[in-house]
Amino acid sequence: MQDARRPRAERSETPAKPRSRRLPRQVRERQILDAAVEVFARHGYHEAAMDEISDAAEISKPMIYTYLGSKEELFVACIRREANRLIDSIGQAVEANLSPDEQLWRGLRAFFEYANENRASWTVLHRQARTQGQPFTAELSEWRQRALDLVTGLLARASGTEQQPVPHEQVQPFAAALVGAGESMLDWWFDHPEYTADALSMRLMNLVWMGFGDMVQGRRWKPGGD
Amino acid sequence: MQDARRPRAERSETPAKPRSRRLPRQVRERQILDAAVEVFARHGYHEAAMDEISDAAEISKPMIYTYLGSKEELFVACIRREANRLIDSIGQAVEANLSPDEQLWRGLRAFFEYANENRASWTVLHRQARTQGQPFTAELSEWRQRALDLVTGLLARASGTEQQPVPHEQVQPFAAALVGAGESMLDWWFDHPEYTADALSMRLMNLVWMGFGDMVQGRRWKPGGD
Amino acid sequence: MQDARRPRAERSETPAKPRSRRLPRQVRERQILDAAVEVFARHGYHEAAMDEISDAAEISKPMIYTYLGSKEELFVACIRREANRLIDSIGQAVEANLSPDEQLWRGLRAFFEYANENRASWTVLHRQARTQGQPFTAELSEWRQRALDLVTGLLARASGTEQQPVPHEQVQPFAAALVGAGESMLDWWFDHPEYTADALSMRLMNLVWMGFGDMVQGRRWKPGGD
Amino acid sequence: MQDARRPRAERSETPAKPRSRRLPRQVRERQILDAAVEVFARHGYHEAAMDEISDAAEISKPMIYTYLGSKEELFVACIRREANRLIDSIGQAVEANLSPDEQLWRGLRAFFEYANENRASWTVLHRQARTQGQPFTAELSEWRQRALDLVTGLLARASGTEQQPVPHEQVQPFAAALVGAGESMLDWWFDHPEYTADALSMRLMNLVWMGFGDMVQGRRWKPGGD
DNA sequence: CATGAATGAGTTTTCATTCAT
DNA sequence: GATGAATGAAAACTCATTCAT
Repeated sequence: MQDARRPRAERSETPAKPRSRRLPRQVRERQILDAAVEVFARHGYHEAAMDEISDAAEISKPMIYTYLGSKEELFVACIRREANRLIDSIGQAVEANLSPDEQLWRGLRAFFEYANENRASWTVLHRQARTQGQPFTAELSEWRQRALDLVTGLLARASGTEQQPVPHEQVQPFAAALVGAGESMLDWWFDHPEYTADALSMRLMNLVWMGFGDMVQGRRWKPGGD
Repeated sequence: MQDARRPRAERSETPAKPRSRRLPRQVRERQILDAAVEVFARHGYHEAAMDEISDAAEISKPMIYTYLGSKEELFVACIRREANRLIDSIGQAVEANLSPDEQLWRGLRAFFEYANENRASWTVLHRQARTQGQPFTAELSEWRQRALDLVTGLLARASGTEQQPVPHEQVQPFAAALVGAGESMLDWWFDHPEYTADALSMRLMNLVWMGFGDMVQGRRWKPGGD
Repeated sequence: MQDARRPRAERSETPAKPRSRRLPRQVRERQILDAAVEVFARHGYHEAAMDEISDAAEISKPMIYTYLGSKEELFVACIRREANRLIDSIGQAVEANLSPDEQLWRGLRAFFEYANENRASWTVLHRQARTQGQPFTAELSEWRQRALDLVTGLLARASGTEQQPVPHEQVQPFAAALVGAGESMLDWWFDHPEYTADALSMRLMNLVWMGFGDMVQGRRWKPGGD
Repeated sequence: MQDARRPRAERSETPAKPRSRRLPRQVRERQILDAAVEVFARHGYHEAAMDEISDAAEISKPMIYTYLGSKEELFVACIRREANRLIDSIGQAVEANLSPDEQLWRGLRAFFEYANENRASWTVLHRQARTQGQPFTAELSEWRQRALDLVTGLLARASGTEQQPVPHEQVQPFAAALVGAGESMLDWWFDHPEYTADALSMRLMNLVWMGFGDMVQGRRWKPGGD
C-alpha cells in the first residue's frame, strides 16, 4: 500500500505548485476517476486507500467526496466509465455490414486489444469480478451481464441461419464459456506477450467457433462413443 | 496498563452450553479451517475478520493464532487444503484406463460436481483469483498452475495421437481457455441450477473438444473466408 | 465488517469544552511530544500506551500517527528533543572564557539543575538507558555518546596542561565513571532534596576532580601500600 | 522476542525425551530461576514472555505458576537470588583482617569480576534499575539499598580514623556516586574488554579514593579558586 | 471553492494466566 | 504431579469520512 498518506514531518520547503485551483468540475472529475482507476486496479477496492487516490489525483480528499461521493460510489463510477469504454470499443469493431462470424472475431480481437492497451481499465473491471456481498456487487454484475449479452448476441447471430436463428437462452451458456475463455486467455497472454491480438483472437475464434459450429450442425462428442 | 490483563475470577453467570472444551489439537485445527474457508468464501480475504472466523469456529482467537499462525498463514492453509481436495477429486475421476477424451470429460464433470457440492471450497479458491500484490499471491498462483497443468496434460493426451503427441506449450493457451470457460460456465450454472453437471460438462466438452479436434485436423476458421 | 467504520451522525449530547480544535500542526506536535515525554517518563517505553499519550495530549490517536509516526518514532523524537535540551543547557552553562575546572563544575551543576527542574525530561532520557535490543537503542546510545563526549572533552581540557593535554581515550573511562557517578548522585538527591544543586555538584566535583588531579600528578593508590 | 511460543503445526515426530518428570521441587525451582534470569536479562521484564521462560526451563508454564507464582513474583525471586549471590561474592572478597582501603578495593574488584563472569545475573539486576511504578520496584530498590549500604560501610570505615569515624549519612552521597561510577565503568568495560578487572578496579579506586581522601583531609576544590 | 486537521470504530496480533485431563 | 488447551483483555496501528477555516 506504500506510504501514500501520512504527511511526514519534513514538509517540503518549496510550497510546490499551488495545485492549480478552480478547475471546472468536469475536469476535476476526470482527474479523480483517472487516478481512482489506476489505484483500484493496482490494489483492488478494499486495499485502495482514499489517501492514495487523492494523492494520485493531486486533489484533496474532501473534493473527492464532494464530487464523487463515498468510496463505494467512486468505485461504481470507475466501473461504469471503464465498462462503457470497453463495450464501446468492441461495439465499434463490430461493423454491421460484416458477416456474423467476422463480427464475432472482430469483437474478440477488439477485446484483446483494448485490454492490452488499457491495462488499468481492464484490471479494475476484472479484479473484483468475483467479489460478492459488497455494495458495488450490483454494478459489477450489471456490467458483466452487458458483456455477456453482447457476446450472446454476436454468437447467436453468427451461429444460426436466417431461417433458424438459435434462441438466446440456448446460446447463453456458450457465451458465458466464451467470455470466460477470453478472459483466461487474456491472462495467459499477459504472461506470453510474444503473441499478437490477432493471433490470440484467431485461436479463440477457432476453438469456440469450430466447436460451436460442429454442435449446431449436429456433430457431437458423446461419452463412450468415438 | 499495568496489571489490566489479569482475567477476572467471576465467570459469566449463565452456565451456557459447555461448548465441549479441551479438544485435541487436530480436531480444533479442522474446525478452524472449516470455519475459515466458510468465512473467507463469504467475504474474501481482506473483508474477513478474524473475529468472525473465531466465532464461526466456536473457539477464541488466540487459539487460531496458536495453531494456524497469522491471518495470512491461515488463508494459505485454507487454499492449500481446498486445492488439494479439488484436484484429488478430479484426479480420482480421471481413471487411467479410460480413453483420453473420456478422461477429459470425466475431469470436467468432476470439477463441476465438486464446485457445486462444495460451494465454499470452490469460492475460496476462486474469489481471490485475480488478486495481486498480496502475500498469499504465490500460493494462489501455485494452485492455479497445478490446475492448469492438470488440464493441459489431459488436453494434450487427448488431442494427439500416439505417434504425434501435441507439445504442451502449444496446448497451453487452449487449456487456459478451457479452464476459464469452465469457471465461467460454472458461475452461469449457479444461476441456472436446472441443468446437471453431466449436461454442463458435456456441453463444455463438445464446445472445446470438437473445436480443438477441428483445429488439430487442420479445419480452421479464417477471417474473410468461409 | 462491511461499512462498520462509517462514523455516527449523532455526536455526544454533552457539548463539553470545545477543546480548541483545528490547531496548526506545529502546535499539535509540541503538545504530543510534551505528553509523550510525560507518559514515557512515567511508565517507560513498553508500558506506555498510545492511548494514554493521546489522552494526555488531548488529541486522538490517529493524529499522533499522522504527525509523529509509529510509537517507536515518537519515542525517538522525544529522546532527540529532550537530549538536545539537556545538552544545550549544559553547553550554555559552560562559558568558554572560564577556566577549565570552573567549566567542568558549571557543567555538572547545570546537569543537576536541569534534571531537577525537568524531571520528566531527565527521566525519559534515563529510564530506558540500559535497554537493549529495542529498535530505539541506536538513538539512546547516540545521545549517551554525545553526553559522554561532552564530559570527556571537559575533563580532558581541565586535566591536562596547555603543554601536555591528556589524550581523550585515556580520559574516557573516567568520564564514564563521572557520568555514572553524576546520575547516581542525582538519584540520591531526589530522595534527599535538602541539598542544593550547588552543593551536590561541588561534592561531585571534589570527589572526581581531586582524585583525577592526584592521578594526573602521579599520586596513586596501590594495593598493599598506604 | 523470537518465536518462543506458538507450537507450530509441524510437531516433531520424535516424542523427544519425556522431559524427566517428577523431579524434586528444589531442582525444578532452580531450573526455572536459571531460565528466568537468562530470559529477563535478555529481554527485560516486560518483553520477556512466560512462554520463552518455560521453554528455556524445559518445563510447562503451569509448573512455573505453581512453584513461583506470578510473573512478577518470579521476577522478584530472580532479583533476590542474584542480588544475594552478588553481595555474597563481594562480602567474601572483603576479608575482615585487611586494611579498610584494601577492603574497599577488593570489594570493587569482586564486583567487576562477578559482573563479568555472570553477565545474565548482573544484567537482570541492572536492566530494570530505573524502572518505577512497577510492582517489583520495591524489591529492586531494596537490593540497591543493600548494595549502597555495603559500599557506604566500606567507604566510611576506610575514610575515618579510629578516633574520628565519618558518619554514614555524610558518606552516603559519595557511596552513591561510587556505585554509579562503578556501574558506568563496568558498562564501559564491556565495550573495552582489553582491560582486566584488576586494572579497572584500581582505576576506580584511585579516582574515588584519592578524591575522597583529599576531601577528608580538607583539600578542597572551590569555584573561582585554584 | 479547497483543504488541513481531526476522529470513531475497527483490525490484527499478543500475553499472562488458568482449567480440564 | 504435570501439561496441552483455552481465553479475556489489551495494544499498536489504520481508514473512511467530515468539519472548521
